[in-house]
Amino acid sequence: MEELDVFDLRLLAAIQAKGDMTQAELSEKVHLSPTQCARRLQRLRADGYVRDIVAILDPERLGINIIAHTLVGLRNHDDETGRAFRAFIDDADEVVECWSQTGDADYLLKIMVKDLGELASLIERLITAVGGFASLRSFVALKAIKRTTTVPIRA
Amino acid sequence: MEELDVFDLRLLAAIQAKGDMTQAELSEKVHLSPTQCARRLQRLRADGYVRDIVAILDPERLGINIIAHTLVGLRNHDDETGRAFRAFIDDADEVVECWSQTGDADYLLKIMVKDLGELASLIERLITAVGGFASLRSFVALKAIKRTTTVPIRA
DNA sequence: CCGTTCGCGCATGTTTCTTGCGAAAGGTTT
DNA sequence: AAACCTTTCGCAAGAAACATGCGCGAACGG
Repeated sequence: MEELDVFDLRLLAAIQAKGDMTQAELSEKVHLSPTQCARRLQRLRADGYVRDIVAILDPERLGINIIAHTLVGLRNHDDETGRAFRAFIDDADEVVECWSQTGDADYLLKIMVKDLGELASLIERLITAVGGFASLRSFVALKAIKRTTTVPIRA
Repeated sequence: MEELDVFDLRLLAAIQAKGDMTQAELSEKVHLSPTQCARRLQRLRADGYVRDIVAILDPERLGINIIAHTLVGLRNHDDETGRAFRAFIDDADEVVECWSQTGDADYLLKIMVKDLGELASLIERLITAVGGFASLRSFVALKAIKRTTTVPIRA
């Protein structure tokens, strides 16, 4: 649990870019013996530097054509509303990230869906879930929904 | 390059959650022989379903205490300004995501830094980079910078 | 100056992965 | 319906990658 030296940082950078390299490959990248790469990586994991190793899937290939970032402001900030909102977020697979934020909005959502129809449907369900009526839209439960469709420039 | 069946979807879901399982472990999860798991995974990769496998590091552990989402609006939309902006983004390690978006802002940046000082420094550099003067702030080169510090609720 | 400790690389036993092969299942043609 | 072709499957053996014990050398402290 000490300080990280150059090799550790190189290792972390390497696996952050490509997490399925063999010890031999890592060895070349960080200029350390394969054995030592494995041992250090093992230690870095044990010390909690590596949260986990995951596969990044291709959204397009899976029919995900829209990635939207949506700002959500709740009208009421009571416990019930908050809980309903969190519950909805946890349940909705389309919401891949949820950030609580300071500023004019309360939350920033990252949403991945197939098409605009799915996106609209999700928003309707969100409004209903936090206690509003979809027909009255944001005026009841949500102070504001600022929806923007985004396109990745840099991952 | 055909349709994905249940096993394929299960495999993708599995490696998306944990990308370093052995064939035997995968085998249990998807109810398919280890060999077949490997073969199908190989095919899914060849067909481009898996973009890559990466390690997710612990931001806190590495001294990253602030994750900010920042909306950036450029004053001028000419080629030069756009190029300068892109170049800056590519160069800045603190900017981990950059989304082009439709709406009132042009870009949404996801920024990871150690502290508020680093964040301020980054913004200053950004303003300078796109042709403005830091002292005049956003009035010269940037139409608007809406900065918000965010806290993760759901990853 | 010597002893301890720590990190290093080598070598070996073990696990895991890859690939060739025959069997079974599903679809198509006659 | 039978014969055929194609695809997918699991097994097994060879190949590759991984984990671990060991001795060596450097750094540090007494």
